[in-house]
Amino acid sequence: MSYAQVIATLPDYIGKTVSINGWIANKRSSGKIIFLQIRDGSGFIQGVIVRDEAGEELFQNAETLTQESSVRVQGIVRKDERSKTGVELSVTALSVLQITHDYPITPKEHGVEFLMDHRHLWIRSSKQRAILKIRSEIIKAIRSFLDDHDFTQVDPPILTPSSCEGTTNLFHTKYFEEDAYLTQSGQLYMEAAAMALGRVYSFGPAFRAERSKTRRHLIEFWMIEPEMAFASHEDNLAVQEGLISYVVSHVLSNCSVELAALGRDTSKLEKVQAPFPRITYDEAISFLQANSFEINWGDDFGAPHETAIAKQYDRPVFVEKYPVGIKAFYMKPDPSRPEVALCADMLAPEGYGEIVGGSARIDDPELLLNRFREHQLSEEDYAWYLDLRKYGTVPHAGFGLGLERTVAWICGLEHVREPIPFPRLLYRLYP
RNA sequence: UCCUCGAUAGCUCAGCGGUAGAGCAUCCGGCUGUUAACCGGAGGGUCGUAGGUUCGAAUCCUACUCGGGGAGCCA
Repeated sequence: MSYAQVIATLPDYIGKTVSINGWIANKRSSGKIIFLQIRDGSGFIQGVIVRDEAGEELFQNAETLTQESSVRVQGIVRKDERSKTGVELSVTALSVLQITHDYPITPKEHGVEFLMDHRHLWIRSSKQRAILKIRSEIIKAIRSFLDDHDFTQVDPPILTPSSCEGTTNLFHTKYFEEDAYLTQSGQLYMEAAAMALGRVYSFGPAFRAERSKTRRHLIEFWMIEPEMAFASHEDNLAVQEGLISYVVSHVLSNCSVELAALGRDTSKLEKVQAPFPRITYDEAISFLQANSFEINWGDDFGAPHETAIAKQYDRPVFVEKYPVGIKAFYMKPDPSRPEVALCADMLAPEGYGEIVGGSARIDDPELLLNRFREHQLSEEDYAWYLDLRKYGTVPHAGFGLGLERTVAWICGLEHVREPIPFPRLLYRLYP
């Protein structure tokens, strides 16, 4: 021994003396024995101090420890069947960095408002740690899947001159003398990038200045937006189901400790394998009408509609070919049926709603120009976008994957405020 | 923006017209295997704010503030 170990690796050190750095998550003691729950970010271990074995000085020292006190601990790793990780630490030396007083988050229940006010401390708790760990693994899986499928990462701008889709409210700011807005989507820029690099993806934040107050909405969230030149609607769906099933299997094989900490039913995740079922918008409308929803062809789906559809399946489902009237201006109409678009939303199971939205993009210059005029978009502001159809236009398609909704679904969380470290919510900018 | 629910000890809540309560946390004491440890004791409150009704309001009424859930928007 001599250098500090990480708690997660301690099962490899049975019988050895190790030293660890960490915080006291909890302490239980009787007159002759003290149990310390020690965490270091990599995991948890129980430190045991028996008065007769450890000596009076160490015992008294350990007795002063409080929740979230910071410590360096030396001890012998022992196998113990009563431990969840199979090992315990018989503490032989203790060095206190700080005794913490009045840590606000106690090992009891707390309300949402209190926890959100203390988000900077809440992320230390085992469930929040597990969520952030899984978020990181999901990001890693997304990158490795896309990188292995010939995609190149391209970063679109965050400060933009105007709206990309024109439907949602944007955060306004000044760019010296000009007006500027925080991006709500990098998609149009990714279309330009796809014409330069073939297959591209962006990974960055998106901002929506909507007064949304639901468990599925964040003001600031992270999105992955792949875009592919020479790709069809079918190609687009194949990449999406390949990506999502890869991500889920990566989490299942790399995050078993975290999924267990969250109490996630992994049998539901194991069913998430491509191909995913596909239904058309028309079929979805018929299904909803047959189940006594009051909805007509041409209406968009609300959250209850999406949930009813998704509940029919044990894996994500694609709903494709929506009426062009309820979708974005750039979506390509189905040549055999121009009233519907070559688009699809992927609805996650268990009522988590839309996690992916994508489409084939209009590649015909005349048609795109017509759409600009119908939607009263500025041809001047978007001259660069129209240029993409002037200089070597090709069929292309892409999609946007909402990171927090995906993490919420895989972790089985109630709310998207938990899969992001410091959520920006309506009326909440602190901490 | 609209609908709906809520605000009482540091935290989670009970009390719903008649002297402000419990559990946890904190402090003191006890306990050799605890797992949200347990047992005994102590301190801790202008009942969100402002008005009103009443002999009397945490409790009933009105407005406001702050927060939860949902709708719309979407990832």
